[in-house]
Amino acid sequence: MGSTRDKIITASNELFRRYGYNGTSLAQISEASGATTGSIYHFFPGGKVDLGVAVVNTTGSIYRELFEAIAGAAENPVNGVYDVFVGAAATLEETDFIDPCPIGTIAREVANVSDPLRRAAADAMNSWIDAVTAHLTAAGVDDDAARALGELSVSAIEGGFVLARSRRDASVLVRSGEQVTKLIRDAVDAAPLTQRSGT
Amino acid sequence: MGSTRDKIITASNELFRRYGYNGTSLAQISEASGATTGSIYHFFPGGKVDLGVAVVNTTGSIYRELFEAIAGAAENPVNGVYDVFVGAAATLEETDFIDPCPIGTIAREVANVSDPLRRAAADAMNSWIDAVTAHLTAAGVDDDAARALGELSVSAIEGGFVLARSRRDASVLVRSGEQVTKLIRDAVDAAPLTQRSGT
DNA sequence: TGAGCATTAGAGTGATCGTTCTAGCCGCGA
DNA sequence: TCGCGGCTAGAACGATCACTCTAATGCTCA
Repeated sequence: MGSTRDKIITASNELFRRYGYNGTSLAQISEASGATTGSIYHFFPGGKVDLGVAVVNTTGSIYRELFEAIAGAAENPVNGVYDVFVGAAATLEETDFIDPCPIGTIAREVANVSDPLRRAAADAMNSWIDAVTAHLTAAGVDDDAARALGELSVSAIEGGFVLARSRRDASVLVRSGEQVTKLIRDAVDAAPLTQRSGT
Repeated sequence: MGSTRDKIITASNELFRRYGYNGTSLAQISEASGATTGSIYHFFPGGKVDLGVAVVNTTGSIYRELFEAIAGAAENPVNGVYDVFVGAAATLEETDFIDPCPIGTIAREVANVSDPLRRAAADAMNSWIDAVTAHLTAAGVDDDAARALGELSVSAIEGGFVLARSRRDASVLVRSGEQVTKLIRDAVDAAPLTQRSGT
C-alpha cells in the first residue's frame, strides 16, 4: 500500500537534495516519480509544503535509525559518532557530492517562510540529537554534556555538508569527526565508572 | 562610485538570507534596491548567477574582517572564536532568526547546479578558515591542528544556523561555541611555550 | 554648449511556476 | 452485473520567472 505515495516522496527527496526545495518543480517530481499532478495533490492536498513536510519527516526517521544502527555497531561508545562522520563523508563522495540531507537545505531555504516546514525540520534534527544524547548517557556521560555534544555533532555534520560540497572534498567531515570525538572521549573518561556501560 | 551596484548587492544579500537564492526573484531585488532590471543587468551581465557570486564574494570578505576584528579584540587567544559564536547567536535573535549568512544557503541550494557559485562559496569559507588558522597559529598551535579547528568552527557555525533557525532558539550556538573552545584551549595549552604570543 | 558614454527606464518575451478542475479508470462489495 | 470511492490523467489557469531589448536620460570633459 502507498506505493505511489512512496514513489513521490522518494523522488522528491532526491530532487530536493540535488536542486533544493525551491529549485525543484512539481513537474520534475511528477516526471521522476511517474505520478501525475492529480496523484500528487491527492496524497498531499496541501501541495508542495505538505510534500516537503512528508519528505522531512520520512528522512528524519530514516537518519535517526541509521545513526542508531551505526552507533550501535561501533566497537566502543566513543567511536559511534565518529563512524557517522566517516560514513557521511563516504556517502558524499560516492554520490558525486549530492547533498546527503534534504532537511538542512529545506530548513535554510524556508525557515522564515513556512512554519510547518520549519517545525518539521526542527523535530527531525532534535530526534537525532536525542539519539546521540541517549548514546552518550548510556556510556555514563551526564545528560547536559551529552546533549551539548549531540548538538555539536549535528551542527558539525550539517555545516560540514556545506563546506564539503562547496569544496568537492569530503575529508573535512572526517577531520571534524576526529575533533568531536576528542570531546566525546574526554566526556566518557570523566564519567563515573559505576555508570559506564560497554567494553 | 558604484552606489547603485552596492544597493543591488545589499538588497540581494538581505533577500537571499530571508528567502534563499531560488526563493528570491529579480523583481524583488529590483523593488528592494530601487534599481531597475536594466541597471541590474548592466552591472551583472551574467544575470542572477553573476549577482549571486558578487553577494558571496562581498559577504565573504565582510565576515572575514568581522572575525578578525572580534578575535583581535578578545582578551585572550582562546576566547576569540567563542566570542564569534556568541556574537552570531546575538545577531540571530536580534534579527528574528533571519539567516545571518547567505553563503551557506546559496551553497546548499546550487552547489550541484552552478560551478561559479559553488567555487565562490568555497573561496569565502576557506578564507574564514584561513583567518581562524592564522589566529590559532599565532597562539602557538601547529598548523594542521589549527586548520582542523578552523574547519570545525566554520562547520559548527553554519550548521548551528540551521539548527537555531529551525528551533527559533540561538542558544545552541553558545553551547557549541563552548565545546569548540574546550578543544581550542587544549590545543593552545599543548603549544610550546616559546611560540606562544598574547597574554 | 555639445558630443560621447555609462547608466537607467520599463515594456515585452516565451517559458515555467504551483495549483485547480473535470473526466475517466480501476478494483471491490453486493 | 452494477455502483461506488480511491486513485489517476492531464488540460487549463493566472501569476510570475529570468531575461532581452530599445529609448531615453544624465554626467563628464572638451
